[in-house]
Amino acid sequence: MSLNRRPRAITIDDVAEKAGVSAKTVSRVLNNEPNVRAAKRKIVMEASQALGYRPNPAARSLAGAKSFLLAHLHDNPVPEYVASANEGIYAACRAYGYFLLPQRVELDAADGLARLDAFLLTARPDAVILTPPLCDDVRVTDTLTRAGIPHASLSAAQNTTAEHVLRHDEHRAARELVEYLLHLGHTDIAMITGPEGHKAASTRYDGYVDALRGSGLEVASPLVEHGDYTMRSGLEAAQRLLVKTRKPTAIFAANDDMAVGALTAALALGLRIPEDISIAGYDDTRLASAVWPPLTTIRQPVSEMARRAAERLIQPDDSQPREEILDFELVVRASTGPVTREQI
Amino acid sequence: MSLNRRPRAITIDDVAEKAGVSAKTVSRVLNNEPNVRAAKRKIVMEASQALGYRPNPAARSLAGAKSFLLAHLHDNPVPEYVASANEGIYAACRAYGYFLLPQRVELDAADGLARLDAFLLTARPDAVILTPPLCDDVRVTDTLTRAGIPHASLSAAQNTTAEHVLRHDEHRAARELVEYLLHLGHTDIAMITGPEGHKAASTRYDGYVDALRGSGLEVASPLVEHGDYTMRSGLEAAQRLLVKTRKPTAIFAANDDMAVGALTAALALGLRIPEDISIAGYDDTRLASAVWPPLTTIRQPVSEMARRAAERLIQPDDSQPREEILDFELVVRASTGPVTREQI
DNA sequence: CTGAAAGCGCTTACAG
DNA sequence: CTGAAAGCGCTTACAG
Repeated sequence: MSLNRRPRAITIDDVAEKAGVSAKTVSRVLNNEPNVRAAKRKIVMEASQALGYRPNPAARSLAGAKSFLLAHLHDNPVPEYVASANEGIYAACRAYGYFLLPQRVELDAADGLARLDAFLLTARPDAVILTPPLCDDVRVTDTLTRAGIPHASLSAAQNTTAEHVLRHDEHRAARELVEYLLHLGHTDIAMITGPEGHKAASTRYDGYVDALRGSGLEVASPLVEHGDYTMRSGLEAAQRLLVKTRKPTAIFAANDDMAVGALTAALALGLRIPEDISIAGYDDTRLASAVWPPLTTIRQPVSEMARRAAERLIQPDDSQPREEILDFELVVRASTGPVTREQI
Repeated sequence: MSLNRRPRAITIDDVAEKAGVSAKTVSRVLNNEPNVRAAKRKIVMEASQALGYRPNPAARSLAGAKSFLLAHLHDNPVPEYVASANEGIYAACRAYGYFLLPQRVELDAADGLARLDAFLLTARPDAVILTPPLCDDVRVTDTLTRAGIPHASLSAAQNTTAEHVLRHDEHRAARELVEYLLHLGHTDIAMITGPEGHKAASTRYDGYVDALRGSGLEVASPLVEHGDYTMRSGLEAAQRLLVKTRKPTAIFAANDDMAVGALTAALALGLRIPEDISIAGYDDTRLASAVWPPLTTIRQPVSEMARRAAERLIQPDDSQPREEILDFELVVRASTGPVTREQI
């Protein structure tokens, strides 16, 4: 506990003195409060800039009972998803002078909930953004509600206590992807589902079912295998699918990682993709375009959803509806169609 | 700017009253300061626990001139690398009551340096951890040195001002990897190098050169192509290599992403891996084991290096040498050898 | 529209 | 070994 001290920084009193006003007036100007004459506002701004003044966050927080901290609680196994969300939250935080505290919450650990409590009590974030799978967990949302901490969710958890829900239409996205496969002429389309308890995973399955039914097809249970979002589970599920008497001609995996696992399983069996079997994923992670052939998948605007969630939490606007649904994109690549040079 | 207020929390005075001592004594106990009678220490600890007391970080920071914030400045295009480093830093921060503030610094942006300054002035971290490529950039280290902020580096930047350097031996790792390829019988081993100005990238190249020379081989310039760590650059570099009259039988890429690009290029040309060409990468990211065939690569202990760096910054120990070198691991997979079921 | 005073919850510097 | 006072740099609540 012996980190260096830094020299004394410019304070609000320095600015007040230079501007010839009280500290309170400086505070008003910097916090965009009303009731300051335009002329004074200008003088204060100039004095502040000339001095290179930066308010001390600790002092602001202590006096004002706000921490200016926005926490992002996450436990997604795909680092890229977490990074995308962080990027969006950063953008909003920077604009409003907040800081982002990303925090992994491992609920599977014995002391997972205790650690969450400890984090909330020590860091004292003003608000929290929850990404899947944490937004699906009642223990997390209950904890936040009890602590009186406003929170936003980036997925459509049922009956969530989140004041804000920023999501895309996963049901329609999954349906459109499977409809695309049907359109290509596939009739035996298998699905590798995501982990139980994940709302997003089950919604993607519902989209698959509805797409088949829309084409007058029924869901064949031998064509549905369960995974847990990991590559290995996708690989093993595909191995089970590919030895069945009724082999699928296409596989839709509930995320890209499992789709890559399926791809690997197919290649290892000497199958050609997409000639022998088509494979599609969900999320458009880096993996999706890294593998050969690259994956057809769904792109969701994670960063943008996160940015809007952060903005809503920082600056609540009661006129906005609680839920906002953003556009997704069906990204067609070589794993479900003819391979051309351009698709590399 | 209207986030909810939370009810008043337990303060140091509450604990002092319950324990029948002064606030100063409570402070001493909680900060592990000397000169407190064991009996009093015990009473204070019990009162603190009974009340569920958590010191207010804003008050601690304001009074003590420490922010209890550790910043991780990063700009690595591989989210997984950043996540691994964060994980290690988290572990140390939790143990010492610090908070981690990961911050992306994009120096290519016009206002990149200005944003870095703004971040340091507003967040006021007590110390900073730098990961590649930021630790190689003198503008960053100069900024930190001028601001008097202690910092640690996770790579062997030359003449760095970092008080702590936690790294692995990249030169030896690259050399061992190439020696392994030589051992398999390869003589025409190509390399796809990393971006200029990255110390780590040039060190990996040096290891490649020394391995060849150690076997009495010279570096053939047609076998060296430049990349920038992206998959696309690896793909394009491999395309150039694979149309040459003297084709390599093995390719060593300076990171996994470029190796995956090379893999894709080879597969698109109809080559078999490893029968027609062997490919190896560096870093052992998720990509390395996700692709087919999985990549031979080098694993470096990113999370462990980050954890130690954080511990050193939080609790400096002058008896430690400035530089600490951790072990790496050569991970052999199917991309450089016979494909067996187990290697999936 | 503006300001003087009090206070947020700690640690520092000092006294004993 | 222990404590009373002052102060960190802001915002709140109040007065005018």
